[in-house]
Amino acid sequence: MKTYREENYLKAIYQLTNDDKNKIVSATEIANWLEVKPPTVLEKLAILVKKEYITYNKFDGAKLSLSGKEIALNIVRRHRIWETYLYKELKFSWSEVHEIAEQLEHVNSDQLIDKIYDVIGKPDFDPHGDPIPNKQGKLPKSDRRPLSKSIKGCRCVVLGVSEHSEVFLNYLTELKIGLNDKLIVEQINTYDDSMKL
Amino acid sequence: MKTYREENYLKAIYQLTNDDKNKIVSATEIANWLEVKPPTVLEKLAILVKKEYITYNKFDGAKLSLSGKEIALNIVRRHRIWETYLYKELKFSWSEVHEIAEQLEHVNSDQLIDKIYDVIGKPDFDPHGDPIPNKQGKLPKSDRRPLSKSIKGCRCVVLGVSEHSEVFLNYLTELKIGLNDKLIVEQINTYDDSMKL
DNA sequence: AAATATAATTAGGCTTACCTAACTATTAAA
DNA sequence: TTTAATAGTTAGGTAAGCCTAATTATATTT
Repeated sequence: MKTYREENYLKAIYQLTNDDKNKIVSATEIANWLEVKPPTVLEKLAILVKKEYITYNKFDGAKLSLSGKEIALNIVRRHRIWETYLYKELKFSWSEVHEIAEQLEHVNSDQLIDKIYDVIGKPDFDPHGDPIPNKQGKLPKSDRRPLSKSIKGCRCVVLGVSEHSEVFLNYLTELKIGLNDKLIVEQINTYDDSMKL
Repeated sequence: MKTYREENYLKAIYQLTNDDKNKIVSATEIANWLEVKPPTVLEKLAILVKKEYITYNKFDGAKLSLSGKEIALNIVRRHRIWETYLYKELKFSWSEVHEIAEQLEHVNSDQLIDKIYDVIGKPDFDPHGDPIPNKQGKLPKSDRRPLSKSIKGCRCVVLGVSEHSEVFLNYLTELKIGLNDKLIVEQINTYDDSMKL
């Protein structure tokens, strides 16, 4: 029985881990992320531990087990497939898709996901540039590096964004920065690390 | 706060009423329909009464108020729009759409419903031939009559089915009876009222 | 190291949505 | 019309998910 909540807790742990094996995901951090209080999280973590979806202790935080990661990646997969579908097929804007996908990802029908994945042409990345895990929970490879690590004169291509808030995405649209756009780092301001692109 | 459950109870009452003003929808009937026990239903009915979505007493059963009916029809609207979308755009079969639509109908995004309603061409009827209520909760007119009321020699067109189970729909497919097909009632067996079409 | 701040945990409470068992009212049958 | 069957209701219980308040651990300052 993977419930809607359980899926969300596992997804939260996955997202907060952020691919860093050593990242400690604390109960408080999860609580802030899901906008609930720490005791609520602790309670749920105990259940997830019992079901062997995670391990948890106060020093190492919460870590996904193999089966837990599988569930989390499946939700991430659904989320990103829906985002892509909404963006490409239903013409939603880059900044609108997240919230709707947040609901659609919990609709339980592999057939439906297969179908829409097919329609969008089985891509490896979603409209934010994030990788779409395959059914087995494997992520496609990519060589994304954060723009903040680039040096002056660097020519690069926008592969994705790591901040998904509407404000930020609208800001990018205003700046006319979109996916797959080419950028040149013209100048880096040493004062606040802002860049001229 | 219309929760997912509340929506389902209101929809159940709507469906069991079946357009018949005098139909008495008892708690037990709702319980069977939703596969829960009568006390569970009673409890919820009390809440729905307090919220003025329904009236209820043991003799008249549950009846939707105007606002209750509005909510119920909105869910029905979503359900039928999704069914049509799944059938026409995603090429699901007539018998598969119901179960998936049952989940999708609770996704809360008017924008999304508007979009897919647009894509399917704003039809008045779903693939089962059932009418799609408009945003204001008005049902489009149609002159459907049950086939069982037809007489010998009657030439008719399949506008819809009143039984939605997969077994029945698959049976129809096997008989090569589909929506908008023309039928002629050739013979009516007086023994069991079965027909040769 | 003591004092303070922050994080983790425990205890106990609330609401929703379900249940069973027991009781009462209504309806149908003998 | 009394009896039996069925429907409606009440009482009381459980589990999930949330909460606040209080307590205990750990970290950070001074």
